[in-house]
Order: sequence, then C-alpha cells, then structure tokens
Amino acid sequence: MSHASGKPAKMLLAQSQAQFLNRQMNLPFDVAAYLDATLLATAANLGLTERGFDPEVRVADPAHGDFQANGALAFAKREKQNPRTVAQQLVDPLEVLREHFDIALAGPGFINFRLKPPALLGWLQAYDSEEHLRAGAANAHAGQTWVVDYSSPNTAKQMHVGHLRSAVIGEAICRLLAFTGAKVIRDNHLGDWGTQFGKLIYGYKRWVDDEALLTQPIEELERLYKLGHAATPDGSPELEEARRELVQLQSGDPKSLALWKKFSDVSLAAFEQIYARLGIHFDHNLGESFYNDKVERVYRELTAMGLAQVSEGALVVFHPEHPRFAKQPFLIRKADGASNYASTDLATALYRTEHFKADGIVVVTDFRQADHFEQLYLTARKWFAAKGYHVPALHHVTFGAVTAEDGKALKTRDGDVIKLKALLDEAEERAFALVTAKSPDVPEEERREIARIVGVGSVQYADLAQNRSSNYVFSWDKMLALDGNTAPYLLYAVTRVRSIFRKAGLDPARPPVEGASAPETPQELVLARKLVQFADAVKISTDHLRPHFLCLYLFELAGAYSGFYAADKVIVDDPAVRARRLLLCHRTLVTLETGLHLLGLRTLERM
RNA sequence: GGAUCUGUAGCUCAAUUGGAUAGAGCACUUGGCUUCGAACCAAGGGGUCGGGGGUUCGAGUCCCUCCAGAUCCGCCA
Repeated sequence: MSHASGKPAKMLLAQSQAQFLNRQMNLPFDVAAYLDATLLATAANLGLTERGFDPEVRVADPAHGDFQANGALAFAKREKQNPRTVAQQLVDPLEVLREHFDIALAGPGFINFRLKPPALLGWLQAYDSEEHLRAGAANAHAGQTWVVDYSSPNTAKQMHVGHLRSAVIGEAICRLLAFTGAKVIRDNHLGDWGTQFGKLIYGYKRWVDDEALLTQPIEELERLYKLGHAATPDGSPELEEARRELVQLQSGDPKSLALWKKFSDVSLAAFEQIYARLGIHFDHNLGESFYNDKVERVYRELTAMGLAQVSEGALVVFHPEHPRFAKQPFLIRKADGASNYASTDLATALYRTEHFKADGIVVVTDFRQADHFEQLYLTARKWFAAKGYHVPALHHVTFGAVTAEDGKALKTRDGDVIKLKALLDEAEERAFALVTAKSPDVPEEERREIARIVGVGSVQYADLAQNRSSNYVFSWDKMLALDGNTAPYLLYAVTRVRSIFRKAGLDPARPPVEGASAPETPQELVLARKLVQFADAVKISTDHLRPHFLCLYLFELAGAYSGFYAADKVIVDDPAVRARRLLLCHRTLVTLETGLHLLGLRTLERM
C-alpha cells in the first residue's frame, strides 16, 4: 500500500468515526427508551441489574425536567440502601449523556434529565415528516400480526349510538398498532346468525315491501322483524312456524340461505355508508355464521383434553384454580346441542391464530362482556398450550356506557335509541351552523366539507379523549366547544399553522428552515419539549390500548403552540430566528396531523 | 347471595398503573386585537381524591371494611 493511498484511508477512517460520532449526536426517536437503555447499561457495569434494577424512566413534570428516572428508589428500598447514594452512583458515569442533557439529582433519589436546546433542535431536524415519525415508532410491533375485532353490529338492524364507541376506539387502536409496525387485520365480527332470523323470515314472507327494501333496506328489515316478533307470541302456532323457518335456515335450505344472504348483503351495504364517514374500512367481515361449521372441532378438542365436561346436559368449562370460574361455568354448548356465543368465539380465536397467524388479538366491546372474555381467554390459553398451538396475546378492550346528561340511556324524544346515522347527520348540521357563524365568507360548498370534518371529528374525538373505562356522557355542546380538549380546538390549531405558511407564500411541505438556531424563548422551549414527547404519547397509548393518552398529548401540544403563537411572531427579519420558528411551526403541523390521523380524524386547511 | 367496574373542584374529565406541591376545560373574576386567524392567549379564586382503617421512604393509585351507582353470574349476544 502506497504512502499516498494510506493517508486518504486514515482520513476515511477519521471521517467515518466522525460520522459515527455525528450519528451518536442525534438522539433517537424515543428519548425515554434511550435514557432507559443507557441507565440500564450503567447499572449493569455496577452489577445492579442482576439484582433486578429497573431504571423506570418516564416523562417528568416540566418543573423538574423532561424525563425522570425513579428506579433508584425502588431498588434502594429492596436492597436496604440509601436511594440517593444509588442514584449518585448511576449518575457519575453518565458523561456521554451530558452532551444532550442537564442531569440533576433531586428529592429522595430522583434523577432528572432536561434536554439542552441544541439537542432539542437536533431531534426536531431529524423527525421532519409523518413518514419519519412512523419510521421512528415502527420497531415496537415490527414483524407482528394483530387481529382487531371491533364495531361488530348485528345484521338486519341499524347501527345506533351504542355502536359508536367500539367503532371509534377500535379504529384508533388499529391505527396505533399499524403505526408502531404491526400488520393489522381489521375483522368485523358481525352478529349475523341466531334465533332472530326465524321471526324475520316469517315477517318477510308475509309483509315485505319490495320498494322500501330497495330504498331503505335496513329500516324495512327492522320493520319486518318487529312485525314478525309481534305476530309470534309465546305458545302460538305462529311461533312454531317461525321456528320451522329457523330450522330450515340452519339445516341449509337453499331458499332460506338465499334470503339470509340478502339480509346480510343489504345490511353490510348500509354499514359501509357509516364506516366511510368514520374513515373505517374492514379487511374481513367474518361474522358468527362463518364459524358455524367450526364449532364441532372446539367441542371435540376441549372434550378430548378433559377441559370441557357435560353438566346438566350442556357442555361447560370450569377453571378450578380461579376464584370465580371454579364455580361459574363457561357454557360452550347448549343442552339442546346448539352452539352459542362462547362456542363461536372459541372457534374465532382459533381461526385468527391458525389462519391469520395472529401474534395479538384485540376485541373491542363494552364492559358488560368482561366476564365472558375472561373465561374465553382462560379457556383458549389452556386449549392452545395443550395442543401446541401458538398462543397469541389476547386483549379484551372494554369501554363504559354512553349516557345522556342525566346519566340515563341516550334516547330520542320518542324514547327510541338514537341511530348512528342520525347522530352523524346532526353533528354535521351543528358544525355547519358553527362554521357559517365563524366564517361566513367561505363558500358554502367548502363550509359543507369543513362541517363534515369538524362534525364527525368532534364525535370521534369526544369519545376518544376520555379514558374508555368510564361511562361517557354525550353532550353536543361539549364536543363541539371551541376550547378545551376538543376536536375543533385541535383542528383550529392546525389551520392556524397552515395559515402562516399560506400568508407567507411558503410550501408547508418544504419550509425554509436551513440555518435555524436552537429554541430560545420560554414558549419556544415549551413547544419544542412537547414535540419531542410525541414518541412517549404514542408508546403509552399503544401499550395500554388507550387512545386518550394521545388525545391529551395533542391537546397539550396545541396549547403549547397557541402560547408560542401568541408570544413569538414567526415571520420576523432575523433569518435564524425566522427559520427556527418556521421549523417549530412545521413540526407542530406534522405532529398534530399525524396524531389526529392516528385517531381516525381528518384535518383541514382552513375552517 | 357471589363477583366485576365506577366514585377526584359547582359541572365534564385527567393523573403515563406506587413517585415530587392532584391537573385541564366549562362556569366565575380580570387583562390582552389598526400587528402571522381573538374558534386565541395571559392571570386569579375554587379539592378532607365517597367515609374509615392498614401496608412504606412515598398512596387518588395496593390491601381490608363500610356507603352509593352501574353491570355480570348455565342454556341471549
């Protein structure tokens, strides 16, 4: 090797080292996870990890820092050591972090980390688009397949307000899982099989109005079911006739099946109209009927392995180790030999595991089914493990009831359940009135479009913004309010950012941010810190399958932006200041829109 | 009868699941637009976290026990 070629080689080496160091200078997407890993490595060098040290890094109260590590406290307690000494031991070797963070010990042994302004700038420069945010978040569930079962209405009935939460929460969860790298399969587990079809066919054969069936199919089917139900009182010969219709259907009579298929098709077409407005599209509509021929295997395998037993003529599963389900049976086949909800749900869990190769299954229903799903999952885990099947993560995502402001069930003035279509229509009407009042100069066609996005988005957001465990009080005034943790407030923040770019004649997709200096004013710093926390918001929302964490984050981000907007003028003469403020505006826009899209909302140019 | 969930400011809700002085919005009081959208911002008052015990460095969060509401508990889904 010549002298001449040696020098460039050395230079190349130095260059690559510099590049490596340069890469090291950029913080990763999830700063909390980075701190956690660094502390864990430090603890390992000190020999603390084999004694179970966990750094416990989380986002901190801004008064203390950006992130805090609480692990020294729990560890010191267990090991009967002084927590401050443990924390000090951990902090001393952390020179590598001091480039980016101010580090301080506080209280009984908290370790506080505050990002330095240049580090904030570096992070914001790296994560500059929805695509890059997605790439940063995508390793959490990379390579995994998740089946999400939500919405799941009954065919031949209109969707009503009770169906809203499952659809909205389920879709947000799908998007969060997909954003964090999972392959998501959206499965609508329709209630498309059961005893009600006997009465429906009975009514259909006598009173169907073909005209109405074309124009208002589900309304007509509901009318026919009500007629059929009223005409077949208990003990009557008419009821016997309805039962014969059901037996014919279940035994596979082609004419009955064709009728049933027709009911399913018109129902699905009507559901699709609602789903389109909510931004939902299912990959599969595998309802209960799909599992009809798959329940025999459930009976056979569970009986063979001794998990299921016959009791009072029915096939049931007990869980002797469980305080409740040792006594409370899981009834998987009725005494008359018919399948039920439990039989088809077991078959469904198996199908999702075998056919879709699910690593995780999420079912989104209201809290009343909690017992059922606890028994279902207990049974499925034992069954799959015993047979050597893959055992996916099984989650039942529950939510509380929707009530009126008096705490009672939400009803129309006539006492009927409020239909989902009527609810969305009213949301759009109310939003239209609001937009017209606030922006009378916008052309009507655009106001209509704005009203669709604001109206439906408000309904979605109001549902998502609160912890799903509690009951949800439905209030038009609160969900369409312009301030507070609402869709209009967030959408308004988006339009304000866009307006700056529009007024300045700049492309919001490629803002001129070269030469941006690090954030400096109090409002810039608050906003920049909030932007970096997006990673944490996505993580906790996904980990807990609770979208309200993301909502709260977006609300705080919009608040930080509004504070910044009021305090710091963006279009100023100083090029470095203007560039950094444009950068903050742009990252706010990207983060707000990414977050709102994750929740299933659409965003606006102006409103 | 057994069990699960819920109970936080006048109202509607948070609190990253055991962390630092329990936070927002509405309502109320006050201040801020000839200046990038005031559908906004800034500031203020408002709490025995249903009651009572316990666990520990530390509890709205965990345990026990009452009170109130909702829900589930063998042939609906």
